[in-house]
Amino acid sequence: MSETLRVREMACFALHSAARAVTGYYRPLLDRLGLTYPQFLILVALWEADGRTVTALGEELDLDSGTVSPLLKRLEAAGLVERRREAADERVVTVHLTEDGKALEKDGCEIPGTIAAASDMTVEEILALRDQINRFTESIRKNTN
Amino acid sequence: MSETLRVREMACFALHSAARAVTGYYRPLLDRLGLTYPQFLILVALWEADGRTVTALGEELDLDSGTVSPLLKRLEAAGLVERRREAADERVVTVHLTEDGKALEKDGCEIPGTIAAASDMTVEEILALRDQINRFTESIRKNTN
DNA sequence: CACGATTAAGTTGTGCACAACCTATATGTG
DNA sequence: CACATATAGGTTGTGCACAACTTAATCGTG
Repeated sequence: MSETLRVREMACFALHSAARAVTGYYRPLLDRLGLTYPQFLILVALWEADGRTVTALGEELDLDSGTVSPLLKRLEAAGLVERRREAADERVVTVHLTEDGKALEKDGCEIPGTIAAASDMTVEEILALRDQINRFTESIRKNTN
Repeated sequence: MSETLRVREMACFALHSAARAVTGYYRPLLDRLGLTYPQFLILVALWEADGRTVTALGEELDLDSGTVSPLLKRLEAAGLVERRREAADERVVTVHLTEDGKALEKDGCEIPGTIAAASDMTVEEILALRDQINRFTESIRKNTN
């Protein structure tokens, strides 16, 4: 570290900037599917396991209900998911893919794999970087008040 | 890669999640200074070189005028910076720290250094991770339409 | 069974990111 | 010099992130 703080030398800025670069890379690809990046993540979670509760989706994506609820509202308005309040526990809402929502999987699941090529890194390097970032994140969350 | 796409296996999600974890870590520290994380980044850039133009700040932080302008407006309202339209070229606005803005450097510049400790990593490991992320970002930006 | 505590989801308000657009000033070419 | 073009900064509108709060349903303990 230097005595003067420089934006470009800050690890936190590198992360911040990288995350925005990735959503920028995804944007034109997802535009074709009519999706934003967070909406895409919700669909990925549902393609893996349909019928999750709102809370479960929030846990999977590290998001609270204040973010997930409006996201789901927009996905429902787009006809990609359906929300059902459960009879067994009326507090719970489960989220289900519509046929249109299911149909997007074929094109959608191709997109993340293109990141490796676009980053001029091998798949192995990307996965190693991912694991390192995940270890970092876990520690940071543990040490956040 | 697996046949089923999983949120937790996606490198892009790892980045997305890490960036939010970092701003979450910063939040309580910056709250004491009355700053948000993007506002803090603007101040860091100005502590390094005061009197930058709006465009120069945007380039430093990879942000366009639609993001920087309102950010500066809030910082000005908080009394931390001042905007001056230049006589030499009236299109240009330079941004200058007020005394209050300068006074925040002492406390502010301590914060980023605490990330290493909070991440249970050495400074060297953090810097290596930062460099790897920056290489990744550069490639991604180069290969974004 | 009653009632306070907890839980699930949603709402409201603020700030950031970004596309699209606008205005004013400056520049360059004929 | 005139006029098309480029540039700097700002505005508007949409969506996400998140804190704080609300509402409704459920749970747990006496």
